[in-house]
Amino acid sequence: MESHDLRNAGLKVTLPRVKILQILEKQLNERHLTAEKVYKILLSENEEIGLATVYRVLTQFEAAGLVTRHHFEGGNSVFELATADHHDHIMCMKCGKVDEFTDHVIETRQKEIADRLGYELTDHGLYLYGFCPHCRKS
Amino acid sequence: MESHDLRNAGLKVTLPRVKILQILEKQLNERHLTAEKVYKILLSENEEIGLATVYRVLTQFEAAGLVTRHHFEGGNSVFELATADHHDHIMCMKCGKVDEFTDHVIETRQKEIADRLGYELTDHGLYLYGFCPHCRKS
DNA sequence: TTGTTTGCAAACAATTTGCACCGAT
DNA sequence: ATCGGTGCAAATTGTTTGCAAACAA
Repeated sequence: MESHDLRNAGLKVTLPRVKILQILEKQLNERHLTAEKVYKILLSENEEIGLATVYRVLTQFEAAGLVTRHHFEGGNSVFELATADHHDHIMCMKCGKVDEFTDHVIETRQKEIADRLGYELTDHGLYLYGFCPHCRKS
Repeated sequence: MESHDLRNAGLKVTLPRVKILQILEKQLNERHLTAEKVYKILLSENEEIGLATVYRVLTQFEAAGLVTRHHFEGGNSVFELATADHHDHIMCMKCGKVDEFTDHVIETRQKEIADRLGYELTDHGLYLYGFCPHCRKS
């Protein structure tokens, strides 16, 4: 039951929030969705939820730590269900596919660079762009 | 003379283009400017150049490889004069200061990750966010 | 009931574009 | 003279907000 997660996050349990959370959980692969896409899925399920609400709910989810927002190059914001582990992203320039990965060497290195430059690191984003296995061939 | 660079890039030599290129070259430190900022500098130099033109020219410069466009988290696009070497960025969340760095370990590692996932890497962006030496104290 | 949340339409900010005029070659 | 370049204002796009109605607790 996602009502639990919502209440846990200090959010009142409402239909839009439950529905949107379900949609995010339903995406086994393709975990990265734009607000627009979430909205379209809602429409396709005959839900009467406005796009503005989708944005509001996703923003609240982000504040609550339930989802993470990303700004991929050139595009709009995409949202993904938050996970315990930190990970970075690699995206296909042709089909938009997104894969995730974690690399401890890079993580450590980032910290060292920040230290060397005297920065107190709070966040970081690493995005690789290219052509995925499938799109390379064609 | 930047007229040379322009002609070289296949761009006709016009006042707005020369002026904007000069402004970019003038920024010794603070090499990263938004279109808006370039526009304001132009105004402060009493140039009659529209904001739309600034965007158009910067986009052309990008296409010509003269400048690089970045999308920092949350903010607008920033442009910097292209350099021979590749580098990444670390930005202060408080004052907006941007520092550049290069790290070969990370570069190599990125390539390896892409290979492992079967991607043909075309581009990448690494952005670190934190508090700069100056802003940490206050 | 009572403070939240939603839907809709209007507001916004950043960026792009249409078009008549201007300017470089 | 020609054709691309520019200014301005209007259009687009992605996202946010104001407000009255609907809703969860």
